[in-house]
Amino acid sequence: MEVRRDVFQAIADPTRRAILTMLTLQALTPGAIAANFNSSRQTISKHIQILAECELLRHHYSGREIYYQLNPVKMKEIADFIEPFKALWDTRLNQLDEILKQLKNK
Amino acid sequence: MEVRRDVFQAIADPTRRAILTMLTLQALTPGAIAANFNSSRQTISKHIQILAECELLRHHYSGREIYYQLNPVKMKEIADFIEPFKALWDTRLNQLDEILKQLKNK
DNA sequence: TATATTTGCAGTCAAATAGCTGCATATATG
DNA sequence: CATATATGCAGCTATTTGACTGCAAATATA
Repeated sequence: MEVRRDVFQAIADPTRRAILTMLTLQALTPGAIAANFNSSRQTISKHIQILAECELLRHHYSGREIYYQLNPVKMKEIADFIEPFKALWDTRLNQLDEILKQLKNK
Repeated sequence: MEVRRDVFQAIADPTRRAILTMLTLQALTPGAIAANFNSSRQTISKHIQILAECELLRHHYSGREIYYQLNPVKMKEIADFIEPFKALWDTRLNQLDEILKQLKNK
């Protein structure tokens, strides 16, 4: 479980996507995050580690607690990959708009 | 290799991302796609199947050749996931802008 | 100080992944 | 019709994944 570790691999897992979404609202401790899942605390902790390793999460200590928070900028790597495709589907939608307009004019 | 099969899992593999990018320009046959990689034709073909299964690719026949083309709209699922995070990193960038403006004014 | 809580790390295991080869099928081409 | 080309499918294998449990360390709390 030690080789590929990038943003794309990180968001491939639905549990990890849920964790990311959960952290859009506020920073949380591993315990608090794990409380929302059926999996064991250690399993969730491992997911958190993976997210942290590829810098999707940052953390800061507060006594024995560790608060994990989003690093949303890192998500930009995914947005950058999507961007060129976005242009393509926009084009298709625009073409559809054109067709609809022409139909209306008839 | 038969269970999870969604867009996020599909783009987790770098080879599959390369295939998708390759197909932004034009529809291609499996043979033509495979020619761009070091992996075997069958291996690339399997990646194509995976992309097709989750509807990221469509295909049409031309004699014995099969042309695969992008279905960019399907990529929107990823964009939709990214969207809320985009707001967050935009906020941070905007805040940075504010700070820079204030520094300039001093 | 003794005990409880929060967390990370190491180890195990079944299932999934991604690569390979071999073979069958369908369509061009000579 | 015989051969070459394009493709998909089945089966094998090493590696990776994601789940689990157990344990150690650090910090609160009684």
